[in-house]
Amino acid sequence: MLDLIAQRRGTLGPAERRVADWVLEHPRRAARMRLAELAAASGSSEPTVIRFCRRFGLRGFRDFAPRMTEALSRPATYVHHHVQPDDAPVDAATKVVDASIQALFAIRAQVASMPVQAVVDALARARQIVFAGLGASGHVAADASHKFFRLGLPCTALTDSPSILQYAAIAEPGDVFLVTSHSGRWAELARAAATAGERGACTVALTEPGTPLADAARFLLPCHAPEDTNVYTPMSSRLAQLALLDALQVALALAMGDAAVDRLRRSKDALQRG
Amino acid sequence: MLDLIAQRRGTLGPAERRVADWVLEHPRRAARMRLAELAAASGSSEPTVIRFCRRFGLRGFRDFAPRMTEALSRPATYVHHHVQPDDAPVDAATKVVDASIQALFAIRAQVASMPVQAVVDALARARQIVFAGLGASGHVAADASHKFFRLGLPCTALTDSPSILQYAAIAEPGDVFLVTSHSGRWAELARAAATAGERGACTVALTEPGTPLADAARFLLPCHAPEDTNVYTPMSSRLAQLALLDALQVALALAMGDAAVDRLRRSKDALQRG
DNA sequence: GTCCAGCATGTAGGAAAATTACAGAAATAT
DNA sequence: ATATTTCTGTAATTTTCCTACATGCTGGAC
Repeated sequence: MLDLIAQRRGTLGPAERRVADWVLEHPRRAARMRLAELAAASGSSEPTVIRFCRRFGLRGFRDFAPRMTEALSRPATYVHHHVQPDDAPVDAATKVVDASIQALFAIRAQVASMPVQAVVDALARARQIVFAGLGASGHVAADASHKFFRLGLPCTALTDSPSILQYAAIAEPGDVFLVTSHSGRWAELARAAATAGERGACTVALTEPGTPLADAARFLLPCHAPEDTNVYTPMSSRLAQLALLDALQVALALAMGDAAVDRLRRSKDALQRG
Repeated sequence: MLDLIAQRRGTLGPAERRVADWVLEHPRRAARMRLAELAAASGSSEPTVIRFCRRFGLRGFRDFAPRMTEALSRPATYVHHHVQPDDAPVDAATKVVDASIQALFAIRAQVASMPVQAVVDALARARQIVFAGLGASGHVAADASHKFFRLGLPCTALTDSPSILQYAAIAEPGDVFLVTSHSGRWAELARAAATAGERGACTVALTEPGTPLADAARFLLPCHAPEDTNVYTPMSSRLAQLALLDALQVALALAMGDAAVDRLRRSKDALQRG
């Protein structure tokens, strides 16, 4: 959380930046403060603080305090080790796994402030669920489709731009359109989400907060994972997305009750025979 | 905090005791609830809940949620929490992520004793790399192929039995055949690995130790992840497999030297333009 | 140089949640 | 049996947060 604030500090306007600076300098105090207090202390106004919170994927200032206390009480033991060119294969491998663990910790800390309940409700009522993603995120989408399908829900995975845009154009109310992206910067994904949303579908973005895609979707599951810049593929963030979708599926299964659990058990038993 | 509540539970009156019991039974949900919600859920009233909080040295209900989240995010609570039917969606989601973190910890501990060096050597010299997997592991294979492909190596992913068996029959020395499976019990996968091995290919299994597939392959990357038996899909183990393949790719990139790193950078830059 | 569009910021009013005041019920002691 | 103390719930009060709208600023077009 604090990392994220520090990182995105530069993209903020002057007033919001004052808030960011104050929070970064007095994180523990900020966690215990009221909205009006923080606004006064940082020399800005209440709506500015709220907008500041929203920019980081929070629903409002109500989620700020819990989120901060969680971030502050998180064990800081797992410091990120960058992979060095002269690392032995085993050491490099260990560091990569460490980075993944780190990413999951980050996700864990954020889960509490995500609109999980709202998304689960939408999924439970969905006429169909459409997962979309390009490149590596396409694999995430395919995996998710394969996973939610076992709950007995109509699922599809779309992994190329034409299909995604075509679907968005024919989306209907009752559909849930879940778009996955590491960077959130592909224009066509944001456009597809916007279109589907206008047509009445429930759009969910699984991506970095503050990006076009994140803004275009109705619900945002923020997925910010600190990547090792020496590694040129978004690995840990993809892992975080998968873990989050796993979590979503389990939450959905619980919400759907016995019928869903029964379907899962049956689909598992079907494999056991093989 | 929770210990304190449990300890002082006996000294409370009936109504406040109902609150204490409810909080002890659903600590994570309690941390996220409103005053009115907690009062209703515990079968008491709002002032009773406030008095309950004051009894533990808190100024009021406003301090309750932060205290709880702090208590719950302590390292001790990371250890094993099974998902329960009456968990709130957010709590279930957190538990699933916890399970994934645990799986990665388990993998991390095992990495040191894996034949990473040997596998990396084989991959670096490979004429082509073939990833194979069925069902959920098929997605892992596809993802791996997509990832190693960026190193400039000839890669394929096979995700159905006929293709896998056909490939095994025409495998050649210089090929690396990497088979992924959660259970390791699909007979055709073990057979394919054996066949490919006989034909001189280097076979690598990414699966549970002690299974037919593990025995049939030349190298074994053990991937045993403790699954929550209440969850009927192998989620954390699949995550562990992905993390391990990520690690392998990075290790391989390092072993291949500047050329590989350059290819990764180029493939990343190609996306940036989009 | 002037005007307009778009964005960032702040003001004020309204909604929601937590807290307090008070009164009734239960339990115990006299 | 009654009085007193303790406990509990209803209703009003206050605090806190959020939203709608107005204002001022920056940057680009004509």
